[in-house]
Amino acid sequence: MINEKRPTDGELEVLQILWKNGPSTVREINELLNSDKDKSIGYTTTLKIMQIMFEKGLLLRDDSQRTHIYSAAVREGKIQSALLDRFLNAAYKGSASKLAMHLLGNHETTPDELAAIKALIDQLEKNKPS
Amino acid sequence: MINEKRPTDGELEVLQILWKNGPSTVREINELLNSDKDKSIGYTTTLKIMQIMFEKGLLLRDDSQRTHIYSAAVREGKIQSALLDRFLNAAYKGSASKLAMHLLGNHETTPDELAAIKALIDQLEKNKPS
DNA sequence: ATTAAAATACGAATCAATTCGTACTAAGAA
DNA sequence: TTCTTAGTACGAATTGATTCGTATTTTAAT
Repeated sequence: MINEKRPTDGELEVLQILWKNGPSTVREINELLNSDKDKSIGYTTTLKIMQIMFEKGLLLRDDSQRTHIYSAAVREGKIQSALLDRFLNAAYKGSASKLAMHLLGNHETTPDELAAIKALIDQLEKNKPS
Repeated sequence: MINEKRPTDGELEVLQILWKNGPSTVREINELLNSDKDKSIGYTTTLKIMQIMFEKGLLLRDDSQRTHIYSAAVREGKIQSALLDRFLNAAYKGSASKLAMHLLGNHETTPDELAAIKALIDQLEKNKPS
């Protein structure tokens, strides 16, 4: 049974909010989605998306009250890794180092973050000597 | 003039082949697409996709002969960076270091690649002292 | 008890990407 | 020349995601 749980971009936005804020109602999610930028998403649109996500197993739902409470059914890091894996293959044909080069080259990264990455590399080099 | 040139996954597959092999005919692309795995894509499907890509400005076309020759109109690194930027925001909310951690942690990377990345980090640290 | 507000469920419209059938055209083989 | 093959163009079906209108239900306020 292969875990086929790849959220679409729209679904990912819902997940991001749930990961950040914890269990929420449809209305809360909808308001946060609309507070961002100039977007305007109808309430029933958000509702439908979350219902579908529930059916797909991406969300959990507490429907013991009239107002249902949704929460993420998938771990943030797990989804991110799955999406990254896919992206790496689609856009970089699997070349992690090339992706890393673009990533570090094109984006602002704090000294702390750079140090942490370097530490991880040291770790990897230690654990896997050629 | 915002460069709105984001290929879909299917379009990206065509671009990957063109970036690797250089200018090609629709039939060549179609055969390579089908040689991969178990996929089976009709010739006219590939043709249509490439025609649309041409209209979008993703491909160039030499139609001086009966059999048209297509080539990539966009640079590989440029598209990759654009896609990466989008992916970083959608999946990691802009946290490049978190992405880097997953990338290095989850994927095989050769010692050479690790060394290259570390060198780049040293470079960045040098150019931008806190 | 009535009404108004807020929620869910559901079906359908829309939109973009993908897929492919069919018509048409050009080139080369017989 | 005629026929077959390989190509392009084009329109339409399909699919999946998104969007939203409307019906129904529940709750609480008057």
